[in-house]
Formats: sequence, C-alpha cells, structure tokens
Amino acid sequence: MTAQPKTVWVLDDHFLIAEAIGKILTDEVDYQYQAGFTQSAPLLEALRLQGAPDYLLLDINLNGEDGIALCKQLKKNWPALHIIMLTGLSQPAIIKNSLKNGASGFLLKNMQHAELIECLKQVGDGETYLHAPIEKVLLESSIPGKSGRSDFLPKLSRREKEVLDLIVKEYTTQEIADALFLSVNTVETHRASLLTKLGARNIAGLVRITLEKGLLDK
Amino acid sequence: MTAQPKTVWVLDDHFLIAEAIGKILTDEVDYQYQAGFTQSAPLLEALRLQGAPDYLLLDINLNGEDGIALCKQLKKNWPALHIIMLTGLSQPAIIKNSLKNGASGFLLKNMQHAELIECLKQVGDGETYLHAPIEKVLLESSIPGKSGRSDFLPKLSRREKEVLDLIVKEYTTQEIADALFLSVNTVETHRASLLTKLGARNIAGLVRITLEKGLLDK
DNA sequence: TTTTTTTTCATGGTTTTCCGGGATATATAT
DNA sequence: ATATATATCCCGGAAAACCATGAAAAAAAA
Repeated sequence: MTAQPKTVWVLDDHFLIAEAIGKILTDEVDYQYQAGFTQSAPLLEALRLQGAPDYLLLDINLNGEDGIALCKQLKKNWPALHIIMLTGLSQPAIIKNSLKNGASGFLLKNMQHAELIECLKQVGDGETYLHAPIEKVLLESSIPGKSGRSDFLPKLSRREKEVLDLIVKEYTTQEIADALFLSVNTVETHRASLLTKLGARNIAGLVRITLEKGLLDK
Repeated sequence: MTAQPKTVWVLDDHFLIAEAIGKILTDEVDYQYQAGFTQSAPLLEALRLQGAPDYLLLDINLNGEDGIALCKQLKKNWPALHIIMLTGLSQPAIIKNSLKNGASGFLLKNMQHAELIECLKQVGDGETYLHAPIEKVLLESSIPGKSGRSDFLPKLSRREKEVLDLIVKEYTTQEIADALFLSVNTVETHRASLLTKLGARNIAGLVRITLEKGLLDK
C-alpha cells in the first residue's frame, strides 16, 4: 500500500489494552504501533514534542477524565489526527456526541483483530467507522416501537441537563436549588419536565433511562 | 523448566484483554495461552468438556456477573486450578475476599509483561502473588482514614436483589410489596439495607450504582 | 450444634418527591 | 413579528421515600 506505515498511538487507562493493540499491529505492514499511554498528560507532552501520529485510539472512560472532551481538544490542535474512540459499553448519546466532537470511528473493546484493521483502513480513507454492534444500537435507538419502550433521545435544555446531572449525583431538590442558585420551586418544575420528557414514573426510572441512553456525556 | 508448557485460560468481558495475554505468552515456552472467554457459561462448558487448565485469569467485574463468586465455585469443582484475579482498580476488601475464596494471585490490568510471567511462576510454585501496587494498597488499608473507592461488588441477598430489580423498574414500595406478597414495612427494610450496602443516599444513587456495577443479571 | 445472616414485620416520625394547577420574562426560530 | 420554547417563580396537598429502632422466626453457614 504505502511505503511508510501509518503510526498508531493508544490512550487507555488499562495498559493491557494498549499492549494488545500493539501486539495485533505487529503483524501488519501498513500500520505501526508506536506508543501507549495510560494518562492524558504524557500523551499531550508527547504530541507537543514529536507531533501527532496518524491515528489515536482513545478510551472514553479514563480514570476520572472525560475522553470526549479530550477528543474535542485534540482535534482543535491537530485536525489531521484520526481519533478512534474505544469503549466497553455502547450508548447512543455518547456515540453521537463523540462523532460530533471529531471522532472518526468507534470500537468496542471486545473487537476482533480484523475489525481493528478494517476500522483503521476506513478511517484512513476519510470514512467513519462504527463497530457493528454499535451500528445496531444506533439503529434501534432511532426506530421507535422497538423493545416496548420508545427509544428516541429526548432533547433537554441546558438547565434541565444541569439538574439531571445533579439528580444522578444524588442531590436532593433543596441541594440542587442551593447549588444552582435557583428556587426549590424552579428545580421542581425542571424535575417534572424531566420525568415527562424521559417518560419516567419516578427518580428511579429517570436515572435508569438517563444512564441507559447515556444522556449525560460523562 | 518442564517438558509440557502450563496451559492458561482467560475470562474477561473485554476480549482484548484475553488477546493481550495470549500475545504476551506467545513468546514464552513454559506457558501456553489456550483459550479466552468473555462469558462464564462457555468457560464452564469448556471446563466440563476438556477439563481444567493449569491457570485461569479471571476478571472480577464481568458484565453483571460476580467474578469472586465464580472463583469460589470453580475452586470447589477444580481445586487444582490456579486462579488469578484481574481487575482495573485495587480495593482492599475485594482482594481479601478473593484470596479467601480461593484466588492464588492478583493482577492489575495495567501490568507489565514481566509481572504476568512472575505471577504465573510464583503461583505455580504454590505461592500467592500480589501485584506490587496492590500490596501497597493493602498496607495502606490497615491504616484507617481513607475510605475505599468503587469497584467492589456488595453482596446482596436473594430478596434484596428482587427488591432492587423492581426498584430499578420504577415500582414504588407499595407496588413491590404487592408484587412480592410482603408487607410495606418489610420492603422498606430491604430498601434501607440496599441504601446502606451500596452506599447510596437515595434512590437516584441506588439506581446509578446498580447500573454502573451491573448488579442485576438481566 | 451454635452462630450468623436473612427475612419478616412493626412503630412513629421527618423529609422529599410527585401532581396539578398558574404566571411572567426572555430567547429563538420561522 | 409572531409563535414556540425555555427559564424562572409560586401554591397546596397527597404520596412516597427516608430515618431510627426493635424484634422474632427461618435459613444458611461455621
């Protein structure tokens, strides 16, 4: 294909994942695994010193850090970098959000060798690659009438998302009001809107639906 | 060392992890990676059909399943099997619990090649291997002051799981009582136990933690 | 068998959530 | 410019959740 193999870096808090990808690519002539990181700081340092590789495989669930935010930041500084998100779970909202923030591909961590290679190839050609199980989830999430419950993503206002985030973090209505400098009544209104919009009967359902659909990008 | 290389199996819901270990062991003459599983059922099936390998590397956080319970069960049926637990985070209670249930070693997923080999060697000699960072955590945990982080699976009774399942399905306490033919008071007691065991402040936290840890087998 | 855990139910109280209204001001889009 | 959506605030009452404690029978584990 090309004379120079394309370079691949990996950022994942489980070092084994980076190693595994490196091992997979040892057999490949078109792609070369160059470096693996478990934290974002050393990765950024390396980017500044050596410049960007062709590909970066990026874990969404870093230890406390937000992979999607990092993706956005990286794309701003290195637009030519192909970023492929890695994750253990597939959640519609997270996938859409990742793609919106500059990711070129999406892979589940239980992928096969061939799928990694195929992903690199497609992304290298400027296409967007979605791991097969993820495409399925995305399809189901946009077709209503599946699995008993309507599965389109409700659009929430910025305020509602803030409130929802705090609800999921176990804040009571009073505490949310204090945290956002709102009246308790206002927070209660947002709660009611959230219950309606997500089709939940109570807080338990609200939290479950929120997490199942990945409505909060963190 | 030995004429016959020791066989190694891996159970981890991220297939990449199993692959990585397999790749690491390709360079070793004393150890042979034989099989990788992402679910416990096929593993058990293979054990019945082919008998046990020398080593099993076992992930603690399977998708909804409890790796420690599985460890215990496996040791009962195949006492000669060396089980080494794999995990992303190190948590004192989990480590102690694993060792009590028959595990011979403990490895973090960000291990180096040499550490895996050293672990296999020590465990093969009948010793107990603890990954260096884990030993440190164990030491620190003897000194009170720092409370443990997530990643440990609380042990829930059968009834508690039933109640928890219905809570997540948006049943109210009254509805749960009706569904399980219990008094409302009893259900409230179970609720309280669940809040305590999962360390949640309210239902929102209960549901979030339940889903995050995959406590319910769906 | 003894001990521990689980399951069950209770009392009595406080706090929070949920419901069904209504109201005003400001963006935002068509 | 005129709808539409969003954000803010308010009320009262009912329902549900949460807290603290106790206690006894059944089941499981040691």
